[in-house]
Amino acid sequence: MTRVVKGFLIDADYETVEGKALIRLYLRDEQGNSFVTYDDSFSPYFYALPGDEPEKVRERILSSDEEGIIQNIAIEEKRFFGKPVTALRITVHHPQDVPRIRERIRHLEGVDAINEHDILFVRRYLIDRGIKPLTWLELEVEEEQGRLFVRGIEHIDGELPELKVAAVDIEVYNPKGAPRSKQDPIIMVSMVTSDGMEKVLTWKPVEGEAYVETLSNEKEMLLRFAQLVQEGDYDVIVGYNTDNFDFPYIKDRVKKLGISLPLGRLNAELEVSRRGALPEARIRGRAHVDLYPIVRRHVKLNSYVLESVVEELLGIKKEKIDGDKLFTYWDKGGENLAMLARYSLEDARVTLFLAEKFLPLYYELAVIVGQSLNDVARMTSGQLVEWLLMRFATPRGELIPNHPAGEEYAARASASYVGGYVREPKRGLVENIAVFDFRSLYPSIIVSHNIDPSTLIIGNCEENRAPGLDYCFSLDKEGFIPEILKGLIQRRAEIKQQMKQVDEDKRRMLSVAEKALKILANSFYGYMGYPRARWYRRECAESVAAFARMYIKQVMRIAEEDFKLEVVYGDTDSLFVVIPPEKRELAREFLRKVNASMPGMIELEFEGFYKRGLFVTKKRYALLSEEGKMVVKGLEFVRRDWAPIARETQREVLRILLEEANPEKAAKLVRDVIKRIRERRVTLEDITIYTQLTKRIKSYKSLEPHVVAAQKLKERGREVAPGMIIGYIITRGTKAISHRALPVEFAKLEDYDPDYYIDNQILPAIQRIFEAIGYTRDYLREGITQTSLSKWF
DNA sequence: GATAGCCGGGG
DNA sequence: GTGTACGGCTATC
Repeated sequence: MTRVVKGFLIDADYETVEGKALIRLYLRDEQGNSFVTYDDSFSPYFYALPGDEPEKVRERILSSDEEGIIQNIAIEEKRFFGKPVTALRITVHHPQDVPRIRERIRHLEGVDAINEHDILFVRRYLIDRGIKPLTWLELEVEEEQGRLFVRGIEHIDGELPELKVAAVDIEVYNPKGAPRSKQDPIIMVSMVTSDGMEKVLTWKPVEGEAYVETLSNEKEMLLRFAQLVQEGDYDVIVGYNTDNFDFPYIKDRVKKLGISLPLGRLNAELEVSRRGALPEARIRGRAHVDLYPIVRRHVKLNSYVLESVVEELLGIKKEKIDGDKLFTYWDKGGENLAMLARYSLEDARVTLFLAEKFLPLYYELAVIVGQSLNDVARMTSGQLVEWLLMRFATPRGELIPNHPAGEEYAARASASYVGGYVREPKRGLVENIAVFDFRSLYPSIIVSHNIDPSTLIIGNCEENRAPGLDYCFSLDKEGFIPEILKGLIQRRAEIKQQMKQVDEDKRRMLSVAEKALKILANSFYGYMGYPRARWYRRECAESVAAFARMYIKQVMRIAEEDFKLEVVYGDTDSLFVVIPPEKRELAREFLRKVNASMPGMIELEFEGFYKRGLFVTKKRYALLSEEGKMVVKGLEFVRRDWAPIARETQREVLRILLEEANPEKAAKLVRDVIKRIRERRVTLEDITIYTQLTKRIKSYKSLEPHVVAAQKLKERGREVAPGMIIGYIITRGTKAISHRALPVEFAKLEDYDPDYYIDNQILPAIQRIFEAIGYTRDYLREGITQTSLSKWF
């Protein structure tokens, strides 16, 4: 007896039953209850390419299978990079059978290659069944032994339900600096959830904090945590650096305590596995999303510590408890412990805010790419493109190419080609700048010129040829990649149209979908040039860049020759021209003329007018918008191992130049700073450089300044451990700079070396800027020599 | 200027 | 688990 149920797909995995893989789909129904269905109808398979004797090779493979691993071998007509091939589809009983037999088959006589032998079983299932996570499914199910077995499955339309999200953060006892999971217990677990729960679990009494629940010990605290996760039945668990820290640490403690911690649906244990150099935590049936790599992927910041991230992205100022001192809050107890609890709760709170900001984008990506939220949250843009391509390949009969291995990869990685065209900027200050850029230039080129591995013709060609290269792209048949990319671009355009006609709420949702499509579309060019890509083709990426150079140069020529506009800069898909306020209508005319000459979907757009710009070198410039906002590219000293005084001086110099166009005033500012440094009229904080000690002092090969400073801390009896941020100044002396680093704790104002701060901090930070406006380093320095001091002060 | 090696977040 | 990151920066030649 079958019946039909509706479910919203959250996650999928498989279990092994009697040697066979059984797919489990974790769903949520319309009432918000989670349930699981099982699918035993899908078997693992991969392909062997048999050259011209498929029948013979098929028999050879079957007779080599003494253990009876192979279920059957079917002969299929497929396409490989658009060309017809005969392939043997080898079906086995269990996913792990594939690695057991593939090497033997690969090396059998008559087998040219094996393909699709490394595609994870659940991902393959989602692709082959044409179903997508975070969408509604209609499932025909049959109940057997209390389990719902899937007999039919179909995608249906429906709104995204409110997913239940829990943000998690732990605090750890760390008397030796870096916590050691074998000795140091977890002292707090904080949870803040989308359904309004705010809780800090701990095992010491905390006064006056109602959200704190005190358990009898670490073990009881962890078990209570699992209980809360099960009761709330969260779809998504988020954290900050939880893949790398919180969950591996919890796992270690769970092992040490000899308990089991059922965090997943179906009471699955927390699992931690390795993913390259990094660990990855899996909570089955839910999505575990670590926001740290996601923030890194989407926002360029100088630091990704949670405090600076939430300040930058959410405008929330939040105190940081010094990691080294954390354990003392626990030891002291009382108000200190209450403070720690508040801090821990706040961490979980802001993590949930970050999730609210980023999860909608990843919900969209999961649906478009068609893989689970858990997996998509860990994919780079290249992987997103690849899984999207794989989903399209299968129903089109396209064989999925292999990842490169060994020499093939090395050859790809070392191959380079010419990228975007960057016009040498007109150095110095420039007034009245209009900026134009091409809308999605690279994706447009791929579609307009049908750039695809299957359409590529090398040498002896004329039609649709990449400028300056021996590569053409056949226009007879649309390529696989342009076809998919065109679909993305068209859907994005449709969504942008829809956005004009809907209310604010709907518009916000659509704008996230639009952004997801943009991210994917813009990743195709990089994908084709990415050495690990299955559909890698250097010639394609190279050709896209060549077409782009042609178009941007063409536009610059139109600006200069037809409109007599001065082009002061341009990079890849943008150009900066001088248009005085009284001639602004030229911008529109220029756009019209340019776009009339552009083929296909390639289109130049107006980006904005700027009052003033300062151009230093290629990719290093600053603009002042009409609203008075400073836009700085490539000049910012974003690293924390610059003294604050150097960063502040640079910023102030840029401000004076852009807002007041007064180089002399800026130069005077620099000389003032230099003078203050010489006369020691600065604070220690102004000149302190901070660098993190990331490992034990002994494991450093080269003695960097912060390592030397850490050594000195240790010599004077201070506790030094990996993870500490070392603050130091550079003192006078003749030894190498590194050896003159002194921990700021021991430093007095008379210790620092003015010449170091002037020559290695202040001047490098501003030198290039001044050179661009014709000032030499010496000119700036002159003011500080004895003879010329009187000249300036 | 190339290239090998290190590093991030978390406590 | 049909698996093994990555991109940016620094030191050093």
